[in-house]
Amino acid sequence: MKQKSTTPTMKDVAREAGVALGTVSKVFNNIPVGESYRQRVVEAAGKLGYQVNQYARGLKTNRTNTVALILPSVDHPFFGALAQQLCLALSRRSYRTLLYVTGSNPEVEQQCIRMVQQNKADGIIGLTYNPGLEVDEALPFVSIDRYFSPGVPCVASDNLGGGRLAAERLISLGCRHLAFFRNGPIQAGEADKRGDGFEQICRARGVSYEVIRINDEEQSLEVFRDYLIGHISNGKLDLDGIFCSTDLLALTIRGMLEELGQRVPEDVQLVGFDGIRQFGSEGCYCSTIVQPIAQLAQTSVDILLQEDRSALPSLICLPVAYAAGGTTRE
Amino acid sequence: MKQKSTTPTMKDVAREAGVALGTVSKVFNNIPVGESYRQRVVEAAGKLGYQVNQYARGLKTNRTNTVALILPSVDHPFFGALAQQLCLALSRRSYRTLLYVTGSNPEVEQQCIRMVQQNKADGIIGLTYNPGLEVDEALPFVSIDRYFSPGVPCVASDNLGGGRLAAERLISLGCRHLAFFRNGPIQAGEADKRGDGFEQICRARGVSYEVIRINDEEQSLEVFRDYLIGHISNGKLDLDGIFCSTDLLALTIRGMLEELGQRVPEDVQLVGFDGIRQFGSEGCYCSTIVQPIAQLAQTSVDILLQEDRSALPSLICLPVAYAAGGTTRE
DNA sequence: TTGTAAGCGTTATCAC
DNA sequence: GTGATAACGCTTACAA
Repeated sequence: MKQKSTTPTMKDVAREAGVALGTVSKVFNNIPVGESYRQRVVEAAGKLGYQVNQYARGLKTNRTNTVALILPSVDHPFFGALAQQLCLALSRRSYRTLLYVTGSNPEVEQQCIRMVQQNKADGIIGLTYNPGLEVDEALPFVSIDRYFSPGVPCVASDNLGGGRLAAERLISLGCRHLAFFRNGPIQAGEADKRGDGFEQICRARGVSYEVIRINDEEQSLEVFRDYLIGHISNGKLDLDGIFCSTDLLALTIRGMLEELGQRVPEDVQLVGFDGIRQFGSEGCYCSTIVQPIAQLAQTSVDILLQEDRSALPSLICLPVAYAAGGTTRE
Repeated sequence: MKQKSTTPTMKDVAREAGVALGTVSKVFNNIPVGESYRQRVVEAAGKLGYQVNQYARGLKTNRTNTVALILPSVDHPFFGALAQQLCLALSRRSYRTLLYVTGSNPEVEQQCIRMVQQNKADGIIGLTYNPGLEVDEALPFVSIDRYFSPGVPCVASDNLGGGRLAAERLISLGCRHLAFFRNGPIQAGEADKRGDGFEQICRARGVSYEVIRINDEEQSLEVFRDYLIGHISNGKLDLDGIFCSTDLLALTIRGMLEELGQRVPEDVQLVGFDGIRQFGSEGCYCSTIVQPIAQLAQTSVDILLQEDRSALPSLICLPVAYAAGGTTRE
C-alpha cells in the first residue's frame, strides 16, 4: 500500500497543478514563468501545503541560507545582546542562525569551523580570542573584535576611541588621579586598545594614571581589592577616577569601593565599557562607553553576505558613545 | 595528480581506499565492516580531508541532527542562560542548534514552526506565551514554561513551589505584611503560579498580603511606585516583605525603595525569582528563588530526543531553591 | 516560454 | 561482508 502520508514534494505539486516539474521549480525560484502557470502552481502548493525541502536544495546548490555564529557564551549580557542582534540581522536577509557556544574552548572553536566546511553553513561570524585558530580564507568568515589577518574581515567597536573618550570625560569631570582596571583572558583582541586610548589621553593631558591589567579572572578581584586598599590612607582614596575595561568590572569595583567606605561618584568616579543596561534597574547601572551592538551586528552580516568578496575591508571600527549612568558627577 | 577543486566525496574516498562506495558509507554509519577495510577507509578519508555532507544525508534520511530553539530573546539574562544551556545540552548529543529570536511576535513564532516543517530541524524547543500558536502534535516539540496541551510536553520550574518557598522564607524572616509584585505579558504561562503559591502560604499562615499584577511592561513601574508611595506614612512603609515575580523586577523595586528612603533589607525585605546572578557584581544581587536552568535545559533536550514518543509526560516541574542575596535579613 | 532528464552526495537494497 | 544500483527532492542545462 502506497503510504502517501509523507510531506508533499514538487512532483506532487506539478501533478496537482498539471504542469511539469521544472515549472514548479521555477516558480519557487522566482524565475519568470507564464502567469497562468504560476497561479496554478501557487494554488496547488497552497492546497497541498507544500514547502521547499531545503536539504535537497542545499545538496544541489551548495548554499544553505544558514550562517554559523560562534560565540564564547550567550549568558553574558554583551554576548547575549550581540547574538540577538546578529540573529535578527540575519533573518532580515532570510538567513537562519546556527548557534555555537564554545566557552572559548579552542578545540570546540576549531571543530565548529570544521562543521561549517562540512557544508552546513554559508559562512561564519565568530567572536573568538583563540590565537591559534585556523581560518580558511576561502571560507566566508567575519571576526568580531579580533583581528586575524588581512584576508579575514574584522568588525569591532572603536575601542581606542572609547578609551580616549573615557579618559577625556573623567578628566573633564575633574579627575586628576586616574587608574585603568582590566581583567579577562590574555588574548583580548581589539578590546585591549581600550587601555591604550586611555593612556594616550592621560599622557597628552599630563594627568597621572596607573594601569592594572589582570588576566586571571578568578584572582583579579582580590588584586583589585588589594590595590584599592593600598591606595587608601586615613580612610581616603588617593584616586578620583577609574576606567574599567567592562561594565561588569565597573559594577564589581563599585561594590568593592562602597564596602571600603568610598562613595561613588562623590569620592571617586567610575566609567565602564559595553553599555549593557537592559537590566533597566537602578542597581546595575554605571557610566559607560556604549558599544553600538546593533550596528556591529548589521555590519558583520552585511560584510559576510557581500556578493563581491574580492575587496573586503580588513578592519572596520564602529563609533562608540559615552553615556552617563550614575557613577560619574554629571 | 588530479586535484578536484570541490570538496571530496564518498566516491573519492572509495577510489582512494580501493573499496566500494557502500563500504565507505557503512564505515561512516558505524555499520560492521571488515577491519582491514575500515582502516583503509578511515585512512583515505583522513588523507583527503573528507567530511560527510550533512545535506545529502539529510535528504536521504530525513534527519538533520538539528534542533530549533524558539525564544523571545537572548539578551535577557534568563533567556540567554537558558539558550546557552540548551545549546550545550544539544551539542552533547551531537545536535546542532538553530536559533530563532521572536520578540514574542506571534507571527514570527508561527513562521518558525513552519520552517521546521520545511525539513530544517528534527524538533523544536520553544518558549512562547503565544496563546494561539498552532503546534502540530506529530512534530517533536517541547515547550518550556508554557503548557499547551496533553500531547505537547512542557518543562518548567516548580513555580508554585517557588512562590510558596518565597512566602515561607519571608514569613520565617519575620515579615508580617507582605506583597506580591508581578509585571510582564498577560499570558505568562507557568510563571503565573508563582503568585498562587505565595498566596497559598500567606493564607495558610494567616499573614496579610496584597497582590499587584501589572501586564503592561511600560506603565508597571509607575504603578508600583505609586503603590509604594501610597503605603508610606510618616516616612515609614507599612510593608515589611515583597515577593517579586522576577529578579529584574526585584532589583528595580529595590532601587525604587531606596529612592523613597526605605532601607533594604532593614525596613523591608525583598525576594525575586530566577536566580540570575552571573553579573557577579554586588549591585545586581537579590535574594531569590533560583530556577534550575541547566536541568531545565537538559530535561527539555532529553524529552525532545527520546526515541519512544508514545508516552511522554505532559508537564514536568523541576525543583527550585532559595538563595540569599542581600535583600533579606539572614 | 515549457517540458525532459541528468545529476548533487548519501543511504539502502540487493545479489554476490 | 562486499559492491553495484536505485532512490531522496531539487536545480539546471538543454531540447521542444
